[in-house]
Amino acid sequence: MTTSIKDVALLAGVSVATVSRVLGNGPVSAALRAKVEAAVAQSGYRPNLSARRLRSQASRTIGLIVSDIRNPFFTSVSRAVEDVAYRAGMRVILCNTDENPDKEAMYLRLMQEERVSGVIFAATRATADSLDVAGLGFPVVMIDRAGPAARCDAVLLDNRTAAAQLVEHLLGRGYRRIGGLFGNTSSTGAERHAGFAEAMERAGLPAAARFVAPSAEAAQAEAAKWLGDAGAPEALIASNGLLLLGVVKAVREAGVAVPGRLALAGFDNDSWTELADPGMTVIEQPVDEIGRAAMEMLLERLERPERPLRKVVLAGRLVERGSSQPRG
Amino acid sequence: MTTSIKDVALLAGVSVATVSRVLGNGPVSAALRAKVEAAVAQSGYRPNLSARRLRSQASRTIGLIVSDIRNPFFTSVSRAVEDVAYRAGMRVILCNTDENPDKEAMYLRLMQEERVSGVIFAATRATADSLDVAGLGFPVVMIDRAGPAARCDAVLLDNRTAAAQLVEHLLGRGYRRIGGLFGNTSSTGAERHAGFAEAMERAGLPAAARFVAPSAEAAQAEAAKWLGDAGAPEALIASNGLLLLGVVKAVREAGVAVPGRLALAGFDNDSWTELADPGMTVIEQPVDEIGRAAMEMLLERLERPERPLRKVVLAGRLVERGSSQPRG
DNA sequence: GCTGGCATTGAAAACGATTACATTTTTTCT
DNA sequence: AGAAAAAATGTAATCGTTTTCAATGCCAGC
Repeated sequence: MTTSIKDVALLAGVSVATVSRVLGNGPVSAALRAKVEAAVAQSGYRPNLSARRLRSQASRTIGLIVSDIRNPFFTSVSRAVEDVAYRAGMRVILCNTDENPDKEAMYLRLMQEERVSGVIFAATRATADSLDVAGLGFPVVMIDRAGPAARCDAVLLDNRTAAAQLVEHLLGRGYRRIGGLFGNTSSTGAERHAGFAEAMERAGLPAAARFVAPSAEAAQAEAAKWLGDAGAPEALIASNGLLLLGVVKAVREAGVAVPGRLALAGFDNDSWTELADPGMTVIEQPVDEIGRAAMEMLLERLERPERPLRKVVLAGRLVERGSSQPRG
Repeated sequence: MTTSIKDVALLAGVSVATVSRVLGNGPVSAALRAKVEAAVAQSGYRPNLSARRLRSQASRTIGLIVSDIRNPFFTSVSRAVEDVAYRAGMRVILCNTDENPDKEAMYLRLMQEERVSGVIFAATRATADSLDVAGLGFPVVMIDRAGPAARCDAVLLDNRTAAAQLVEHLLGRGYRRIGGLFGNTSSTGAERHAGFAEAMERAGLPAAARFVAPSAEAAQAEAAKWLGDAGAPEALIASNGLLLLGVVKAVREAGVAVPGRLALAGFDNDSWTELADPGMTVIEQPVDEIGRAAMEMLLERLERPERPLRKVVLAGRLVERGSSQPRG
């Protein structure tokens, strides 16, 4: 039996209402306040958050639903989200969906049952397209991936432009037969593919694209196959950090020279990209900024539910490294 | 206003008790059960977890307190913990302490207020030594770092042996002037240092050790300084993945040849260690196993609070790569 | 010495669920 | 068919808070 507010009241010789007021900075005389504080200290009392939430109808909790916390992009984002959230006195429930729509549905249901104030969500395409945001009962801020067209706030990278930027970078370095490897579960993969395809078309070149499950393993397998094919590309773009990692592993395995026989470029300036020779050319995403902006956006939405929807689009930054050195 | 169990009862024409029983698989006739289920579906009712927890006095929630979720070791462990937890119908609250004892205290307080069933905790040395586990009100399983001597369950790596194994590996490869860089906040750093020092002493060699804050940045700065010193070591051991990352960055920066002028070895088989030339020799920790074992241990403890304390000590696996090639 | 106003305080009603207990209905047995 | 046992259902208490509302005490003003 843990001690409750009633025990504290008894110990201090006051009513529970007074104890509650002391805890919540209500109007209480100095004398009683001191007695209550002594009783709290002596009894080691800890308020019960479930009871508090039930009574006050405010969870002061938000949900953060991402596809894989092992992806450095999401860990960084979630750290930023948490920092802002905790500063605002909110807790964060972190959930992994493994890009699985069933798990997404399950976690959304959980969020409803927790009566969270809001959710920050990196959804799969399947869920993003069909999600009934209005029926959820809490505001949603989409990150990394677009939500149902204009139905909720979002913080996104300018994926098309960034992908096109990579293509143009490679073209400028003399590469022509450029392939792209994209995740097949997210709108992000689709958008990056679109930017890639557009840029290739502008250059009058055919765009060879392949889609895989967004994991290093899948990317490694696909890249290995691709490298063995006739007419394998001279340069490869991977649409996120995990895919790039898989590609690099496949390349190493096959003993392919980078950039000699195959140039590489991708997304996410993960720490290894600088270290794996000859260094990976990548689009760096402003991860802290994404997390911070998403959380701030959610807080603003909670404060003023009727404000118009907003979409924050952030630019990526091209980090040039050895993997895309001029074709020799 | 969200719909409550009372609304469902009204809609279905039964008492709230019956609705509750339908939800909890209590004894209810098929006819009423159908009516209730229809009402639940129609109203979109979602049970309120706060109310449920308050009444049933069971949170079905555990806390996972780690020092830094950006450390791949902890992300992998937390994934494993979550998998086991969710399979057992428990939720996980994940907390980052940044190795800061104040934050640790704050989160432990939060865990009490959430009335969690138990906590899995990677504590700093300061907290581990002074923690009053009994007064917390819930069982604690320590991971990665030892808790107050024999006061709680723990899942640990055999740090001394692993560190000694690295030393002996380097000795076998012909290196003599071996330095060690260790984290200064955790007992893990201390234990790995102990294993390092013992092994060096057995070999009759002086052990040069330095301690830094457990971040890549701190390690990089310290390593840069060290490499500039007179009598810099021929080989360096870093006591975790982040420190090793910092060391490698410093080495690159300084243009030091690995292993030619400096051999490297460390802990944690993070994905980049395979990719950064010439590949890093590391002790691989069984991360999934650590998380799984910790969560299972906690579940068992919850089931039988009086069972004797247990300490699971897991062995690391030496992964030999180019960074410790025989001295030429 | 009242009266009105103000600041404290306490009693009691929520919040939304579960569950012990009482009551009703159904089944089973003679 | 009737009684006893078993099963289903409802009533109301309860979990630990916050908050409304009423009551109390104190002081100033007359």
